[in-house]
Amino acid sequence: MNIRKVAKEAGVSVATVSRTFNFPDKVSAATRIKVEAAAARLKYVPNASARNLRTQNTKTIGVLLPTFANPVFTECLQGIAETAAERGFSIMPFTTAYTLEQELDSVKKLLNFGVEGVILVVSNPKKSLALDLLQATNTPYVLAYNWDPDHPCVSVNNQQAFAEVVAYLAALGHSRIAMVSGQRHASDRAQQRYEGFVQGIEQANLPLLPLIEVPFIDNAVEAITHALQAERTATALVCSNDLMAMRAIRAAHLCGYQVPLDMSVTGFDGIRLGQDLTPSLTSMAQPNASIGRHSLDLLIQHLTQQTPLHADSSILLPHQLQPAESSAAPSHTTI
Amino acid sequence: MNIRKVAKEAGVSVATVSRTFNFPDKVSAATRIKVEAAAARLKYVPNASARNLRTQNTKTIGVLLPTFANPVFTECLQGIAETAAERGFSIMPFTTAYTLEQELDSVKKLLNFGVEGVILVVSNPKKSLALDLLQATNTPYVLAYNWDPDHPCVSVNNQQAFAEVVAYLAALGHSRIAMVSGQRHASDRAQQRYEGFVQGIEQANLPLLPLIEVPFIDNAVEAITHALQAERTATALVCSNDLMAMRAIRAAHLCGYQVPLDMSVTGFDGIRLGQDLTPSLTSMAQPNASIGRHSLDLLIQHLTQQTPLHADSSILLPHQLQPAESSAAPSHTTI
DNA sequence: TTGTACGCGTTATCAT
DNA sequence: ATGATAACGCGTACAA
Repeated sequence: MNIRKVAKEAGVSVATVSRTFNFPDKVSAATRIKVEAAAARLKYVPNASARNLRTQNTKTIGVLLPTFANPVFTECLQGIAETAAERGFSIMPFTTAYTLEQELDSVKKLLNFGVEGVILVVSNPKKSLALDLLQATNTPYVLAYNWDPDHPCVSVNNQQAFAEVVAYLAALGHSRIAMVSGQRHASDRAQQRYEGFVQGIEQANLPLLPLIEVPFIDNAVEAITHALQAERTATALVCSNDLMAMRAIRAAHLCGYQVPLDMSVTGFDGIRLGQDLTPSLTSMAQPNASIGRHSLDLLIQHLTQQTPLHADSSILLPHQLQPAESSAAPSHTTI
Repeated sequence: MNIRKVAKEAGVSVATVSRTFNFPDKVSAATRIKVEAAAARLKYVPNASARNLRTQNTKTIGVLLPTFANPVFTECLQGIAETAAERGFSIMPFTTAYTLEQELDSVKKLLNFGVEGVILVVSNPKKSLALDLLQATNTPYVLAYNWDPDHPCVSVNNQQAFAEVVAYLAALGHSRIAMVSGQRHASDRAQQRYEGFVQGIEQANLPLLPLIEVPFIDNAVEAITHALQAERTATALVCSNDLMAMRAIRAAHLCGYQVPLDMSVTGFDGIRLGQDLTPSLTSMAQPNASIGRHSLDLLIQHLTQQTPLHADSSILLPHQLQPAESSAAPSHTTI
């Protein structure tokens, strides 16, 4: 089924059919009805490949996410998907499992496909082959969650946000606060959050407890449990993200602590699910869907209005602490 | 940048360039090197639209999911994405927010794009305009999670699985078991699970408590709390999915029940996150990633080997009960 | 082993 | 308002 058959069926030229679909007001009402009827009869669907070839644009945006297993990224993806739908764009997502190799592979596929732009979350903007390729081929892109002076980014101020988490706990009366994090060098965000932790501790004039670093998320519970047995004086665990916080709560329970009575636990990301936990999760919320929306907006604005897309296009979105049941003032017995 | 320029740069014909990319072994080593060098110099990327137009296939599969907000579907999506990557396919996902309108819209976009097949989760296969369109246009598709005698499906036996959840609780000693569900008529799965509930109750010879139906997931906690205040004798809540179970646990706590001491709670879906909850979630696990993999396998097999794709291609995957901390024998005091 | 030439389905230009 | 026709970039007979 193609435009020619529809033209024949409707008794008009292909040009008219094309116009009926793309500029309905450039065709008389009578013929429009004729054409639409014919198209419906023949179940005609315009061929996007042909259109793309002709117009040289695909109305498609590539999306590169570390994983679908962390709600942070799917909430962001939802924001992207909704905005894309509103704007008439399609998205083509890939996951990278945090590996540089898959980052590069996926970008190659996206380029080959002819996406008009890419939204990506990389582990480290400083050494991303994917970003190099994007720049070499002059493909518009926006980094989400990352923050780097050399690239257009949409993110929150991770360092400041994390410092605020510490300040919040300090204000509650906690003095022995330990941070739980994935591999600190695995991503720029992990590093930024750790720096925020140190900053928060210093500003509150508290002792800097050793970082509880969890190499593999799968044995996070065990790892944290072990760490807690070594460090028996902490009254609060600030975690680098919400998924980690859930595991920290679990580890705390396994060590015989009640949350938040004996141990306060905080997360970072503000995933929707955190509010349905019992105890509900205190978290530093990022506007995940918004990060997705703004990333796509930036890209589309650049595509449609030729606005520049440089490092100074970057958007810093507000973070917001969501106090909830998993944190409270320390009980006196543990001091 | 196109194939002609590369041909000129390499001093060969376009056909040779095309061959070097598609059938490297059909070209002499010397010319291959020449061509590859030229392509690299010019940063040539083959144009997928042109290729698709010419070959009439896009190596792309459409995916239609209700939402990204439920890990069930993103776990499935992950399975699809991984399999697709292995098989050299790309995916183009849309979410439908459980509305028939968006189902249809998205399918139209996918067809227009020229996907070779579609994997979808619909609310009700019996009255899905999206399915009608797919059939009318002769587009291969597989339903995931749905189960219907008229379509190729990949799912579990929802009814039997749910009956087994009831049997498990009955064996633990529970006699007053209430079901918590979203709108029963919103999806075939909700209906099937409710039937499983009734079946399980009958087989265990227990009283059938009124269904706790939660119209809107957003006030699920309140709704369940109210219901629990009306029904004070239940000792177990079997929920239609894991997200609902998390909220049921919360509601139980708000009513002063300890889980599982005073109230056992079970979910359905087996989302990965359930294991990190405290208490960890007893759930009837579906092999979500597997459902994705098998759906895509079915589709690709049909595409590449012309195997038929009918209702009797359907695959029923095994479900598995995952007992965990949220369920236990009822305490005697509440009997 | 390599090259020539046609057509995939569409949009855009130019006539009418 | 409508029609004829030339591209868009590629793959693939077929010819050499």
